[in-house]
Amino acid sequence: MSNPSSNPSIKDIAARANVSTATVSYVLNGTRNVRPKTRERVLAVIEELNYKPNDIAKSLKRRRTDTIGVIAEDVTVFNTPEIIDGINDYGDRHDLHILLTNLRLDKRIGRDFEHTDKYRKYAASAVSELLSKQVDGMIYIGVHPRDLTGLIDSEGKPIVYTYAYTQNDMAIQYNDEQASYEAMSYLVARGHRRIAIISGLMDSIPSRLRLNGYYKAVTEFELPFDPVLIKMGDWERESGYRLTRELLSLPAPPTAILAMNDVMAVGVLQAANEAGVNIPADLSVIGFDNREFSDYLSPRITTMDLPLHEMGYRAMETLHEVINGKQAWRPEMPVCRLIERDSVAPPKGGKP
Amino acid sequence: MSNPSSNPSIKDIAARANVSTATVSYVLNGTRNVRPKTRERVLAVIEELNYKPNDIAKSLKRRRTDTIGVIAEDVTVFNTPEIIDGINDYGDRHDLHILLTNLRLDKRIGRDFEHTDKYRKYAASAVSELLSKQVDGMIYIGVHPRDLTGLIDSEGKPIVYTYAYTQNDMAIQYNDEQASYEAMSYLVARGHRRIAIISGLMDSIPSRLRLNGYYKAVTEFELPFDPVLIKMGDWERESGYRLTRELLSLPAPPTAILAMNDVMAVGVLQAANEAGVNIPADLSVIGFDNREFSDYLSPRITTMDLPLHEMGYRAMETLHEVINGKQAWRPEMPVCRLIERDSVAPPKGGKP
DNA sequence: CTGTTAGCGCGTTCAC
DNA sequence: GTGAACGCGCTAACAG
Repeated sequence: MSNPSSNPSIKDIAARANVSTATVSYVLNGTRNVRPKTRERVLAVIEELNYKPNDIAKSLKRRRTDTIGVIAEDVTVFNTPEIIDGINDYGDRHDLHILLTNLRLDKRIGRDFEHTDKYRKYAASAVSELLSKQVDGMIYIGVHPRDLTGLIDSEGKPIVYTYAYTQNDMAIQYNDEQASYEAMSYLVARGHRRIAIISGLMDSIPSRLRLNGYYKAVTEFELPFDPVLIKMGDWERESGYRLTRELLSLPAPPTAILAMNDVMAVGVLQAANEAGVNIPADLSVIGFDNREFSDYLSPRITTMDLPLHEMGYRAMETLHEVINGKQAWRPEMPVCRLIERDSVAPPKGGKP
Repeated sequence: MSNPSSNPSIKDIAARANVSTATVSYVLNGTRNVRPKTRERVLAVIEELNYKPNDIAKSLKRRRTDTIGVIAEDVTVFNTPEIIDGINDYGDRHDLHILLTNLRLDKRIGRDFEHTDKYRKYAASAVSELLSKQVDGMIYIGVHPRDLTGLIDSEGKPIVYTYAYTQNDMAIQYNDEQASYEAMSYLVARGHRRIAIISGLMDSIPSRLRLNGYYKAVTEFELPFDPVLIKMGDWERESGYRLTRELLSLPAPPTAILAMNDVMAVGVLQAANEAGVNIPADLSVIGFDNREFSDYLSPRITTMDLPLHEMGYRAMETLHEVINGKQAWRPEMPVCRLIERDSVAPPKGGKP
């Protein structure tokens, strides 16, 4: 016995079962036929000693760790846990493990994405550590969809981005344009034609894509196009509040507002409330993100659910296939789906 | 050169710098003095070849991975990301890595904690995998504080629980009793004496401890003790709603309500709103958890913030010290702190 | 077909 | 400053 005090090794098993370590290995992995009797004996000893193979040694030899490095820009941001959950879902089914790196971006440098220098340093050291740990690949989870081209060098290891992208790497992104188009269709189907939109910051990709979906709906459904119905917010509640006040004071206010996130939708509710405008009777509201609290407000907000779990799952799946040499990169994007709640009703005087 | 196509190994560095691999290792780790000139040469080659040590090989020899296995019962539950963030915070400062396991309990078996059989299987396989990966220790993050004694066998590896505990292992728990006592003190200081409490499920530890804090405050501040002011909820909004209606219809309704979580506080607001009771003018409310949405409601809810980040940090710190042989187990519990917002005011006719 | 021997993967560290 | 054994499991080559 090599060392009775520490965990038993394959040698201990071999000795106790009167076989070579090779035989034990073959039994363990089914890599070759072993006579049933021998196999039984080996398995009995493994059981008896509660032997667990050392994955570190195994990985060293196999040059593969079955471990994926996940770089999260910030795990405390709402999108990240669900994405990680999706990654775990796939990982569980395929015996893949997760080495988690949390850049803690929100706490360390906030949302000022221009701090490229500092950011690059954090990211580089995260990648470097994961590479040292010999991960088989990496998944990068952003806090906000944006172009990260040139910021990260994965040094040849496969990497998949989600909730962020680069011009050269694989990325799993949901379909923003479809989402806002679908929200618009939903409102139009209920008789709305004068629909306002409160966007996020305009340097953000989702803002632009969702605006595209809005325009597309305006065109296809031949809605009256009025620039005053398009408001630029900043994702924060206060902007939803302020812009809704502006919209409500218009000579011809909208009958519905599409807010690009649930946080701004809170501001919409507040402004409407203060103005004595009833939601949904006088004004319909749709949010985005399906944040937990959107179900706790009065009225409960109808909102677009982001396919976060699916994004994580697909990112992991894509990475896994690339690692295994199947270049199964598919272009279809996960889609958002509308969660119908109580903040939308037909407009007054509209069709039923 | 052993293999020009794959990553350079210590051998490649040694060969190119005309030294032995031992010397390279000494340079890398500062384990021994190396003549400056030699050291320079080695460092230059390392730079030139962009050499990164293989942590897998290193771990195999050192019998230590500097990796901690984190077992989260469910990463999508609100407490978990912040706890993980705290773990990362400490880990970053001490070069510790995180191998994340997500039991996905909520999605797989829900909140029925009695499914012990299934649960035990998931937990055991998680531990087993982490052990195979040779983690130096483990942190267990529960979804709800409860006694897990006997459910998990860490097979001798150090393990620290947080947001859960066992009778034999180290656990980092926040101080529930102090928290509700402090919330009560805050209300009393503002003149409230008739204070109701809406608890969570009574088979839950936090419910009982917080009730203790309530009783302690009632006794110490000599508040009128009236059992009808003590309501048993179930953590869900509907129970907050229903029980508040009951409280408001009392002959002598309370002037303040302490809800054991923010979700039930939403129900309190709703019931008060329907009854035409103004918060905080007619009724004060304090919640628990400092959920993000508590700041989005009208009025913004005053609530107890849970020291989640600190719990993660302390769990990691404790584990690290145990691994290093410093049995630095401290009994002090992280404390909650009150977030003052707009849902508390002096009672009508109370002192200013 | 079954079993064994021995070298390897890569970095660490003791003895010289 | 170096040689070589070592940590542990895998697997090619070989023997029966």
